Amino acid sequence: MNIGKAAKLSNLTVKTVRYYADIGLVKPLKNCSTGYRDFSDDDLAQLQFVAKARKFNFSIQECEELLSLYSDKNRSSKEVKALTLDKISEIDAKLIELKDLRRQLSFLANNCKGNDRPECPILDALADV
Amino acid sequence: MNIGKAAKLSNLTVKTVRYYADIGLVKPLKNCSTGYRDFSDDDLAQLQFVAKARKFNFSIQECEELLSLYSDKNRSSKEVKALTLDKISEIDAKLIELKDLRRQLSFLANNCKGNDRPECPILDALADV
DNA sequence: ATAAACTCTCCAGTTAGTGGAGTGTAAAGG
DNA sequence: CCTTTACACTCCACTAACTGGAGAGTTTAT
Repeated sequence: MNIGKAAKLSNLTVKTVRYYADIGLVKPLKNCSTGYRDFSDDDLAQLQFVAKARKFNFSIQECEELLSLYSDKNRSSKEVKALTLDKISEIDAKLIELKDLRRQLSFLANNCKGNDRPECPILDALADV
Repeated sequence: MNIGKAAKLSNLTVKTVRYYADIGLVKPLKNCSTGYRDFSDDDLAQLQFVAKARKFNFSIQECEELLSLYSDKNRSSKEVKALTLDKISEIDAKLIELKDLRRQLSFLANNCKGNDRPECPILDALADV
């Protein structure tokens, strides 16, 4: 199938699919005469896999690893689980950071009157070394 | 003062300070003969302000806005508060997204035995359109 | 035959820096 | 005074993961 159809069926943009092909994440055949990429059903499955993995916050590189595990019939599920647990840890770290940030910003915002006067504890806090 | 001292006192790297000068976030004087940047105390204060605002997740562009509010003695605190509340909303959205992601990944990881066998519900989920 | 829709490649831009090459300047030690 | 070391400079390339657009060729529908 052409790139447009592959993109539609994987919920990716044509640009993104082309990008994935450029970096070798999928390897569609190319029609020599027209230069059009030709995506097989397997290529499509890979695109769909990657689209889903990206939604789960896996990086492109991690998507490659997952893809190769996916196609490796001798894989052990613990490898996949390890990647997933790492990702969860990453998310946990980010959550902690963001929660702390939110707490601090809320504190500042709560102390700021938010009126037409110039006095502002938020700016004061930013200026305070 | 030279860039090295300014960097140290603002907890930024020399590279970063140079970058901030390049994009006009600070405007140190330049020694014509040597080409060395010369940071005043005010320049340093700006760097410290930006360093702190960046830690609070404000983008460079938002830092510029905050800086201009900071130096505007006719500002109204509600402008600053609005920026801060926007930032908090942004963080909230991100928190929701990450929490949901974490929930889904945990669910998958919990269902994966993580042994030497190839069967893996995580990969199954990624492959499932 | 022509117009619309689709595809291609190539280049540039996005964020907020970071790394390195090659070169010039300043301060300290001998 | 000379040399080493530390610091400074510019310029270019690179990061992640695309996105936008130009200019050109192809396919499909009217």
